[in-house]
Amino acid sequence: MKVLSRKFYSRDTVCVARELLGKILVRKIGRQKLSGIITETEAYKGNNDPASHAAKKITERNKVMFGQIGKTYVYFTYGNHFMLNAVAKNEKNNAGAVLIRSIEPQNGIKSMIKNRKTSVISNLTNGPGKLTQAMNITKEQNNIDLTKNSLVFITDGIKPKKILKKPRIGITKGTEKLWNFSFQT
DNA sequence: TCGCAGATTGCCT
DNA sequence: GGCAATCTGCGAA
Repeated sequence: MKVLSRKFYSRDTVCVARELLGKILVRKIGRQKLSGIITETEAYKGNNDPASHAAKKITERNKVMFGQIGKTYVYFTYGNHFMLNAVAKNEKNNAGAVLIRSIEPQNGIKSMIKNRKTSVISNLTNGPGKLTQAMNITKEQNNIDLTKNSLVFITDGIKPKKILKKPRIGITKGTEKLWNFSFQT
């Protein structure tokens, strides 16, 4: 399986969000590998996107979104949840990232069940806070390179058939943009 | 089945 | 001091 190159992420954020559907998210923990097919994503830009963390100025938390393309952006919210993003943008944007909202578990399901403390497969990784918990992704995995075979990376996967466009979830601004992408496996 | 509120931390104003 | 790119459980119907 081929690891996606930096070139893949060096395009328009919305375009990358759509193309990440069907790709495989891999998390290495020691000798173990956890993986899943990406089934839902959301695009967050910098300029002109009020819903994005990077809408205003650069800060200690969001600086990764302004940084190198193809890195992870992991942040903490609501007091108990981590969110996993991939930094993606073209030369026109100063910042941008794709939120991974949902995956379908492939390898290491036993470990995911252990991490999530539930045995319902369909409830393991069907939400941004859930999948980080299932894959044991925390702040420690912030700003690491997704284009190398390291702790977290994304490889080529399957081709989604029908892609659904929806408004983004959980935000109060910028809801008119249909930048949520998903598909059924 | 649906809707709502509590959890709980860190960031920004 | 207020609120956030969420999840879960509980109570009502």
